[in-house]
Amino acid sequence: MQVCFAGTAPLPTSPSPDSFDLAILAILQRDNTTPQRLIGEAVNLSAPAVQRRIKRMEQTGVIAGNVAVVEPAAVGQPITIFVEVELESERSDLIDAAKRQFSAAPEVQQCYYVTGEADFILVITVADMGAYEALTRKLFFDSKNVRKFRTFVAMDRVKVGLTVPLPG
Amino acid sequence: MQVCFAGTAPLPTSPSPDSFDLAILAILQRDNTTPQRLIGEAVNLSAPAVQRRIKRMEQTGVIAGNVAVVEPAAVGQPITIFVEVELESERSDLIDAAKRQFSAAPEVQQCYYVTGEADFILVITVADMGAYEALTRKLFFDSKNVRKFRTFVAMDRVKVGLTVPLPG
DNA sequence: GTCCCGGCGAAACAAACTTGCATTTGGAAG
DNA sequence: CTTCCAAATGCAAGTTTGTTTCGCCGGGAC
Repeated sequence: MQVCFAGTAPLPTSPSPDSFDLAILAILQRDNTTPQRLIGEAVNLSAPAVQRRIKRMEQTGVIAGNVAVVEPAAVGQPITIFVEVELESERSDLIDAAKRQFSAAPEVQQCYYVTGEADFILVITVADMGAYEALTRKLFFDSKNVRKFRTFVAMDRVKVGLTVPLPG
Repeated sequence: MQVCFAGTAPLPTSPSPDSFDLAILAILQRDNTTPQRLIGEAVNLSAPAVQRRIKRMEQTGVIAGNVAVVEPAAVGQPITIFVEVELESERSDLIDAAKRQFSAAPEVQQCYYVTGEADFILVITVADMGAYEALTRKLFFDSKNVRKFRTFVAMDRVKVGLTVPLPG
């Protein structure tokens, strides 16, 4: 049954997803291989309408990408490490340089510039501690601007994902 | 032209992806909407062969899932926060209870049990600091087992993803 | 009241995915 | 050394899925 009649729920002109978009996102960020027909049934919309909304959200950047999640341990990268990095200087050009250097390393899965007792937090994936040691040499010891860093080795990846909580 | 002849690269019996699998994964974890025909051209395999390998990696868990990446700021969750949590007791049953409680919260995007000066590291997504304050009350202050926690607010999501570095 | 605009649903179209089969190869057994 | 078996490939057909086009309806502006 179709609760929403034509025209009663206009698509957002440019940004701000409505409740239909959010319902679609909730499904897609769990499994983006779900057929649009099933999505339509779940949210009470036709398949083309779902398609249009998805395409729009991809173009406007609400959907940043569609990716396969790879299990690191299955491809020889079983170790996940968190690093808090504290810089010597917080000059903006040095901050930007650090951002670029951290981002360029493929082992750096995630990099955030943060407030608080550290300047950066990195999430790193490596094959073994030797690889991590080599990486610290490259990223931290060879950089004159790193004052200190603290390492946390993950023993259990309790919950991993990029899922965003959605209202509704 | 087909460089690799039939049988010259036997599929691994159960685990350990070969170089073909890794090449496919490298593409899929960047964009899993890539047509299998294009993947085949890129890795010198036919489309059905690509399909079989993908299916197998999904069944064996090498590919943990296929998801759409949602931009948090576009859905009203612009704030990303890191929290280091230190527990009072490290009794295993209390550790497990903490894992369950943290995982159950939708705002907790990622949760890792770690070594070092903290016990857990959480990645949290919220709409505003008020929501974070309420969450800290629920997760930390109401829990008798949380000794202390340190908060880092992300000013810049420099690099975000679940991409695993792949040899080759 | 009339016109214009935007979105929706149904159907036709195109593309991709999936499946079965014959072929070839590498390795093990005789 | 020869033979057999298991496994993976490529090709081709069938099926599902995603995409586009069309006509219709409701709402806002004049």
